[in-house]
Amino acid sequence: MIPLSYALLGLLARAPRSGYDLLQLMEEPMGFFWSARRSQIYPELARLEAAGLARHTVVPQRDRPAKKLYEPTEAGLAALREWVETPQAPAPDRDIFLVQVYSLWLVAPARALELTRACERRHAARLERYEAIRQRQREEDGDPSALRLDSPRFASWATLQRGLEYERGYLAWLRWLADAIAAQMAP
Amino acid sequence: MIPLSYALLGLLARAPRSGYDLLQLMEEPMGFFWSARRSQIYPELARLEAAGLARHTVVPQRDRPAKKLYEPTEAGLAALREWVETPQAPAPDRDIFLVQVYSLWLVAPARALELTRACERRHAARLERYEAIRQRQREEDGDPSALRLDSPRFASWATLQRGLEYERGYLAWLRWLADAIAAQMAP
DNA sequence: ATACCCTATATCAGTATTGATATAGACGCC
DNA sequence: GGCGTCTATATCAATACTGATATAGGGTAT
Repeated sequence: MIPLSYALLGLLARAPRSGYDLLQLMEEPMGFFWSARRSQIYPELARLEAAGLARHTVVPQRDRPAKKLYEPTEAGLAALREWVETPQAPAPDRDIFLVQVYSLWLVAPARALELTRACERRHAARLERYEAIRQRQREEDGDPSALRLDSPRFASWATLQRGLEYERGYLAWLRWLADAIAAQMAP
Repeated sequence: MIPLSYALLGLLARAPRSGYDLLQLMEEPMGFFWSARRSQIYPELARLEAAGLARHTVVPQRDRPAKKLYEPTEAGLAALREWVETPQAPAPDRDIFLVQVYSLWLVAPARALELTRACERRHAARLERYEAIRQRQREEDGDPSALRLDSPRFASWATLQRGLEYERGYLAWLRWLADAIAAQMAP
């Protein structure tokens, strides 16, 4: 089992889902810290089923094609629980913008500034998205600090919180970088 | 060319290196935002060379085996410069601890707290490492804000700065999470 | 009707990446 | 001489992952 297996089981543990559902959830909110494509998700569901960790039932629908609703088996829930409480080796950090920044000394300051601003826009957009989710979550759950530890809502809130702080920190750094570049261009 | 190609070129653009050197640099500092194993680095160097972006010379050494010193060609430097000033699609975010947190509601609070503390120790260790590097960098370069934009030292400083803030932010969130868990255990 | 979009599942070829293993020179230790 | 360790390069099989493509049911618009 790979991390993706447990990401999917983690979604299924909250509610039964189809592959197509999971695909959407891989965009948001799971995609904020783990992601996969169609071509990985469908085979992975088959793998989970073959391993006895998930099962599915075909659900016909009136206005759309039938879907396969997946849910974790008892064994699947147990495997998830066990994996979650075992410290995992972190996935390697990969930040392509930092690879660029590492060689930023090679390009003209004006270009470097543009690049930084472009990155800033991307992260600002992401932060807005997170804040919209937080808004929605607040409306649904009320005071988040009242959430019970054994509720999925608490877990969702905790990961969202990290997403928010990540983007805020990234933005602050990007602004610092932009300032540092701009400061050397003007005088 | 893949991101790794430009990560390696970015290192070679600063100083000629052997595959073995690059391997160490992939631990620190490049590994903080991009990484690769031996088995990917050596073939990748061959690929860069085949593409005319790098070349090597064999350098015999007195007290150790001979090494192949690589350096970027003119074409390699140009390719790097061009890639750096082109906005890149971000690599998917992957944080295995957040995958765990997403299903943290399934495990006993005491276990959840342990897990969080373990993660905290890892990130605290990382932060210390970064701060040691900053210390060293300060001793070598003096006031970092005086660094010229077109100097590799500036680029190194900028990426290190991001690493420091990332770890500080992560630690703050971990402490917040630990407190939230602990608060529900005591009363 | 037929063209287009959304839901839904699936497969394939190719590439990126990992983990294990092999080889070898040079050093120091016992 | 034999052993372990560090430097140094290389390859292999297996797996993870991407991007493209296929199929098909049902809706709506033209």
